[in-house]
Amino acid sequence: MTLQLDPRQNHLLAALPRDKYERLAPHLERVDLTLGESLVESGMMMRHVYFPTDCIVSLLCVMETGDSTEIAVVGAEGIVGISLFMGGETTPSRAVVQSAGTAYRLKGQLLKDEFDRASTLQFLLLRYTQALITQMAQTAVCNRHHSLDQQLCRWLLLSLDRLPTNELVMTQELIANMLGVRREGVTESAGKLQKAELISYHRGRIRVLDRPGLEARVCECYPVVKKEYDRLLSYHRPG
Amino acid sequence: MTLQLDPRQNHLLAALPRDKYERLAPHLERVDLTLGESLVESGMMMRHVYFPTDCIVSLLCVMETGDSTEIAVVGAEGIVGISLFMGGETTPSRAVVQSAGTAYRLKGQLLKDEFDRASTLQFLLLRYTQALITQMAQTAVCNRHHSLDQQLCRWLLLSLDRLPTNELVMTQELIANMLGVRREGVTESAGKLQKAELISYHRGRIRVLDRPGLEARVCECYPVVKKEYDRLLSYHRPG
DNA sequence: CTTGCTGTGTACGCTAACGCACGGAAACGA
DNA sequence: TCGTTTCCGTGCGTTAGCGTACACAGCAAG
Repeated sequence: MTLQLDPRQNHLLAALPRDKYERLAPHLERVDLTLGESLVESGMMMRHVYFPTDCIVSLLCVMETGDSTEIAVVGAEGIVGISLFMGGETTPSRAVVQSAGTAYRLKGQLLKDEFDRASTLQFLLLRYTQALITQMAQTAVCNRHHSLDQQLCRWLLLSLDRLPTNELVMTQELIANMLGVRREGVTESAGKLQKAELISYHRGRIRVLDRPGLEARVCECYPVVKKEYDRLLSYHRPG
Repeated sequence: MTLQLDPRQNHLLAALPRDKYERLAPHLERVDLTLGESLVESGMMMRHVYFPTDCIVSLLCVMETGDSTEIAVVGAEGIVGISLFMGGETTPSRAVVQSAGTAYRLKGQLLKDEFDRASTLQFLLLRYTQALITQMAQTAVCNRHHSLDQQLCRWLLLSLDRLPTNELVMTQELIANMLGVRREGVTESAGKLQKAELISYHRGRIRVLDRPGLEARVCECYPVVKKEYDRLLSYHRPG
């Protein structure tokens, strides 16, 4: 595992031309992220942006009551901390590690400098941000119109797409927090999937047994987001 | 009314330095938009971006079933067509005129050229886009956690903020489409507000009688979005 | 082996919102 | 003036998801 680690497992970094990448590379700092760790707090100034390589980060809106909702999820295809280059510096949302792993971080100012050169990096980051916007919009739609069963499928598939394995370390309680629903609701929906032999569940470990089965149950929100990510982030990897 | 019309009623255009504005001004084309008109269709390439001056445009996600949900609303503070400068060219959502009025449009390529100069315009548009992202995220949260009553208040206030008057031309049917709920649900919630003498409602015309009353009933989603817009879009108007 | 904690299953009443159906009233057009 | 359409109000059975409560099984620490 350790041997394989390379910042360019992150797709954005991988898509940079060699010279631009090498300008940034010395400043990339490896960080090992643990489940539940918070990378960004609501309204707090960030010092770094994070490029995940094999972890997943959830963007959450937390409300006054403490209830929360995941509005998007970021993996190796993306970056955490878009407000740094978008110009707002802060956001009213949190970023929490949903699946432990590694990321590379970069000082905000360095990223911003590179971004402001109207470089390849700017091009990549803006397209990525547009994909992220689509994910958020579709989350809003899904929250409004689709059943918990469908939302759970969507969530599993989105997570799965960002993991190297088909096993996912996550309690029902945490999933409930992400989806902004009751834990018992997740138990019930997950139970259905288990009975259908699409997943197998055991004390905080989910194994996905039948991915096509999940795709058959999921609402349109998942394919809409997936297609948009594919479309917007399918640049060639340069030499 | 006609006399007052000036592209610089749009806040983004107004915030441009004089020389940059005058470079764009000859290419700004006035368009009068009618209720229900569609500016952008899902997946369709756009030729123009639109700067509203006194109209409101809704960004909608439409699903296979025909059900829709508003994910954000744009008025004189913003621009319609962010995917043109974000780089994706298209989006999977629609943009529909929610309140008739005027906008100024600009050929996409001209905007993109100006944007790519890393100009003031780029700065403004990116900050605006971040604000828009917040609005979408909060819409997702609101859809998940808050009652229709609260959501209606939020919607009314967001619309009100983008109108010069306290009167709003909009049937309950249309509001229901925006919020992604049943028409009857809107009837009921609006009825409550009417009984409380916060609004008065009559065949597609809503007058807001007691704005503080609405603000007292609305969920936190409204102030969160409002504050973020104020924070991100409070640049000085140049000489 | 016991104790305690964490994660999961289940049950029950409750409520907001849904789908559907209908009625009436205001505007509109001929 | 009369019919038609648009818009709003209301009622009713249904349902998904909520809040609460509790039972139980794995797992870890003592």
